[in-house]
Amino acid sequence: MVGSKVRLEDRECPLSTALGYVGEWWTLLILHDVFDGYTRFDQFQENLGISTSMLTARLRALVDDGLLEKRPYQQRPVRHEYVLTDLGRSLRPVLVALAAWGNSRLAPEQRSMVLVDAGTRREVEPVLVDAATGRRVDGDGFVFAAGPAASSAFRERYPEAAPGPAGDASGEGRTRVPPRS
Amino acid sequence: MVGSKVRLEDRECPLSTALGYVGEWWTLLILHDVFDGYTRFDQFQENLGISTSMLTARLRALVDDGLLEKRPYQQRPVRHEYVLTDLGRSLRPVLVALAAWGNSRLAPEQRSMVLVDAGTRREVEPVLVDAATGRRVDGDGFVFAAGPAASSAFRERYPEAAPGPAGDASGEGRTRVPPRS
DNA sequence: CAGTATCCTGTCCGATACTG
DNA sequence: CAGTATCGGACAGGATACTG
Repeated sequence: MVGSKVRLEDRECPLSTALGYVGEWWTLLILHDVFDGYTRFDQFQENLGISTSMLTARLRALVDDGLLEKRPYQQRPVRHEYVLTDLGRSLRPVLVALAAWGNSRLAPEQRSMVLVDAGTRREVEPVLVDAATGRRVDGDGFVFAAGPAASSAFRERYPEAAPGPAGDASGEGRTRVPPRS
Repeated sequence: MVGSKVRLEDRECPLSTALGYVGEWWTLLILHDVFDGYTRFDQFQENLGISTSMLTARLRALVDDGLLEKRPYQQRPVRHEYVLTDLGRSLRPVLVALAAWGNSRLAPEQRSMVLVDAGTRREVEPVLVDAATGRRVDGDGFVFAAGPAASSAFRERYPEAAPGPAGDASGEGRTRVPPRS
């Protein structure tokens, strides 16, 4: 993300917000390792081939952002392990969606990793659906719409969302501005 | 990744593969604009506040990668529009998942954009489920497993995926629980 | 083992200027 | 309007060396 933490603006594009957390190249890869049960510095390093300085920086960012928790698992010398917070865990769908797309780009024989049912060990095909109705949201039956904090420009373009509690009529300024450094 | 396109190795982590396409900061933001119906250079520029050189570079990469198609919509002077390819469209779940997570990080009043049912205009909560069974895949009932191309190191760590028959590639119409939109 | 510190390269990215 | 070309800054990221 261009500069670094620019998050928490008044109004923000959710995509920018998300990218502020996981926009860096290594971040999702590290997170994936953690989801797989790895917890330690050298494990990440070996699995990913990332340099020590970068790994240090990324882990720190992850911890600062509240996605990972760093805690000592032994004293003298003090050693830490990195574990997911609830917030970090909530990123799993993103990881899975991205991995699924990546796999779709690879020939089946090239797939090094697939998502399986832990019980049956059968490969699954993850799809996004509306939690309320179960309908797939990839078609054109679903669109993005202006939310409560949409700028007026945004609002012009998009129809309003549902029966708004409509705290609208607020100011403006652009949403969807990329983070400045 | 690091150096840019390093894609198409023999074995590849699907996440790396995906990030090779959409790992750059601006890429997903541009794609989102396209999903919203924008097609032209200046529209992207205005919406995103991206510099011309970067926009040019990103659009070119997107076109080279086959996510966007560039086609002239007028001659003299020749002007182009950028439209999604099928491949580009297939990224929608990733975008939606990421946006949903971003929104979850924002107070409801800060949300500038939400996903709604195009018909009812009611906001939806997208969740990832197994296409075959409809079960949510965010819990621990689903894990990543070694695929056909897993390295030996990877294979040591992960149990294999479903037993060979996996003829799943063949016809066998999977009953998609969720109806098409 | 788990980092920290330093140096260096590549490139992401914006700003500006120019073109058909 | 839709870019191309060039410049320069900031930082991602690797390599190496060092520490407790």
